[in-house]
Amino acid sequence: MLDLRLIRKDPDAVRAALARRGGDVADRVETVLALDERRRALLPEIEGLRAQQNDANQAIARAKKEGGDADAAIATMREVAGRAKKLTEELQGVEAELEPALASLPNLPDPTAAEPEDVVLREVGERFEPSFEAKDHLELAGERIDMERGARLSGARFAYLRGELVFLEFALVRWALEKLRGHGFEPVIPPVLVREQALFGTGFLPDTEQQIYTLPDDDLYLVGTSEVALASMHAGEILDGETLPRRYAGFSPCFRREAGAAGRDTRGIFRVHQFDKVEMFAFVDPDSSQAEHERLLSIEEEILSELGFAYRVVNIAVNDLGASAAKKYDLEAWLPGQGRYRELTSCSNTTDYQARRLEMRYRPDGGKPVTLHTLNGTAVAVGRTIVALLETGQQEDGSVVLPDVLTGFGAPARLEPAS
RNA sequence: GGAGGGGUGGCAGAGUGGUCGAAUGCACCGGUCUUGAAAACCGGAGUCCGGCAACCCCGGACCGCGGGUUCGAAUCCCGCCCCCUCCGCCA
Repeated sequence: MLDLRLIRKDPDAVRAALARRGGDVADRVETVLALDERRRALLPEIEGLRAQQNDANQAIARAKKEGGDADAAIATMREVAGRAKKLTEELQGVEAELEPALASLPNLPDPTAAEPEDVVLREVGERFEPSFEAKDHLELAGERIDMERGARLSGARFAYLRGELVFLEFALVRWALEKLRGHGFEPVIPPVLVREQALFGTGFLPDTEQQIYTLPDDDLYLVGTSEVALASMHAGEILDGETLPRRYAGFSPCFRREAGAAGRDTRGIFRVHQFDKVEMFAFVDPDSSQAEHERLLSIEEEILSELGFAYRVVNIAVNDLGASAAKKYDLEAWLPGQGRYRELTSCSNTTDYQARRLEMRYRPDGGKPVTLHTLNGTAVAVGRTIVALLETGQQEDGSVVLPDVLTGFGAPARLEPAS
């Protein structure tokens, strides 16, 4: 949600910023402004009538108490109340249009967000380009990633993860959580079934409804990322400024319908309907969010580096940003099996967009409440990380060498060739 | 799934149609007293919207949320959400 005050105060700047996202987004600012103007014309009028009502009400109460005649005051009250009601109904009509119009505006992009196309900021590490012909993750995993039976059970894009790969997943998750704890993140296992409000608040609704699984009988939704649940942890709260920044590391399954992705990444578990993820989430004061964004990025780089991946950092173009993001970095790891860089993690600065929708503020020392900023980033998207680990660690005989950092957390040091 | 109880300010807890944004206690902040502290006493303190140059001030709204009844709703009625107790079921 954008700040209505800002739109009112500097509509040109808001229009210009939104225009960077393309489409007709900037035009919708006009609608908001017009409705806001009508609302602001009605408000003082209604409030004046209310004040009259309050006066009359006291007069009635006094008259009744003293045994006097209240009929005249009641007649006035009745008349004023009638006018107030009419105007109030008009106001409600205006607000019923204003609120969705305002909510439909996406966040203002950060001035440094890339335009008009993605910008590769840097490439790090040496790509693994084997002398032999590289296999992809499915060839390397064999039945340990069981797509066929997954499909039989649940349909396309579902898989059984089997045997050693289960221990690999748990090692990845545990390793990531320990690392994040060291960086000040509190581990959290959140609910993955949420109410509409949480999806609206995080900006996924109304924006990406076609990607979201719904449970209509219960009015619940399956989250596509624990970002939704983590952001909502402090919905409606005023946090003590002393407690910022607050950082959480969520571990949860994620569910995505992948509508519109038909035919893309159909092989293996690179793109599936269900996967597990360790997600970082931060609540910070507005002056700190840019630095926090870089901090999340550096943690993600640390993770990819320690897992032995070559990767590149991409500043995502404004027209590819989700509704809530002001700026987003993707980290793309080199996949030898695909011969290209693919997105493994990302991090976004959502500034005050989600915080305003979820009514989350903090109180600076002794001051008035201030809307805070939120950020999110992937620590480990387990499925894709396993894909990258398999393809990067592959040997000529089809076995896979896994990074040392994980063996201490229960991962096998080496995977046998698929039979 | 069945039956019942309840949601009031940071917390506890009054208030069941009228001058209630709301008693009282605790916690908190400031002051008096004190060498200092405690105690005692005095005072202050919520959030949001609008007006205004303004954190002064003025008006309005907020007693879980949304409707309704009424001249008037924290108080009555309806729907929803949440919490608790008992029974059943259950990883």
